[in-house]
Amino acid sequence: MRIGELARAASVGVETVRFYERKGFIKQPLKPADGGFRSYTEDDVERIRFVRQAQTLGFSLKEIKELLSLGADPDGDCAAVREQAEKKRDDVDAKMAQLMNIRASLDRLIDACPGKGATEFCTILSAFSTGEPSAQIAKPPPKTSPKQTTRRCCDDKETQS
Amino acid sequence: MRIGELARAASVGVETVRFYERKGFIKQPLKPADGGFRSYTEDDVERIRFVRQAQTLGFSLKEIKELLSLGADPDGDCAAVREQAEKKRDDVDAKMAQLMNIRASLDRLIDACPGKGATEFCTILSAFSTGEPSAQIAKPPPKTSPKQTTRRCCDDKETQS
DNA sequence: CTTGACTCTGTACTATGGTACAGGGGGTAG
DNA sequence: CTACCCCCTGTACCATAGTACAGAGTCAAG
Repeated sequence: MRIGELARAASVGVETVRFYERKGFIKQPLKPADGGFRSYTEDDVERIRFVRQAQTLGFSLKEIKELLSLGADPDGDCAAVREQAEKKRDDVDAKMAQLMNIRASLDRLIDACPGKGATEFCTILSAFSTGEPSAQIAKPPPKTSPKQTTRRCCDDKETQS
Repeated sequence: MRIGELARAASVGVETVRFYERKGFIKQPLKPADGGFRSYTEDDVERIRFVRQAQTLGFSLKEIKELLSLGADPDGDCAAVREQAEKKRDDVDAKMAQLMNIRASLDRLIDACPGKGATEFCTILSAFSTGEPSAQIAKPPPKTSPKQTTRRCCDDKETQS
């Protein structure tokens, strides 16, 4: 199948397929020596579906790559996959806790607001200026490597089974 | 006060102050005609604190800019600010609902997983490949303007009171 | 009078997940 | 034969929120 069909089959754009190729999620088929177009397989459709499916569950492309390499590893153990899922569940829990915090602060602010009058006396705006404690700012990940040049996201074309 | 002091007072980096200047959150003081350094005021500290505080509540810089211009508008009404806060609360609720969805799916997956054995038979991985329904992918905002070139984020140096 | 700390200006880069487009080539239908 | 659609390659761009750095200037202390 050609790239356009693949894209339609996986419900993504052609550009997205190429992007996944660059990132190493699917491997780019060779161009036939006699000219013409690259030919993709049903496997590529599956792989793209895998990626999209995992994305809906909150996995980043980087994490998805890890899952894929676990699946491709002949010695890979299901337990490792499960661990990833559990970690992701914990991430989700953490995010929810943070949102709950934010929600509570917003609620307090909304309740205290008279809801009318000049912004000069707006309790919400003044809460922002006085820097009163509300939610804690959450810089998502501590960015484990704070001075490591030449190291990028999911290094393009790395883990290809 | 000079930029370094301002940055310390507001607990941000100097580069961040300059970034906020570029984005129009604070206005860059003129350089004294007799040479030397720009001089910032307590007001600038407040403004930066305002920004950081609003960020902790989930407001984006774009939204914070709106809040600031509401505050700067002599005819601005507190009700408008409150509306923004309510909208944000609803956003937070929506995000939480989505996360709850994801959490539930992850939980189902984790429960069904035997937790051992080859990845070949991993129920989690196969759930990804078969594209079974789990959570819906959420492209955050519908991106209101899908063909509007030369229109950027919060247009630098726009709303300055 | 030199050193060190700070400032200024401009530009480029980070991560994330794509999207867009220019300028070619390939293949088929009228 | 020429349209027209699709493919290929490479590069640049989108939003978001900064961070980093080069190369110059400024200022105060020793």
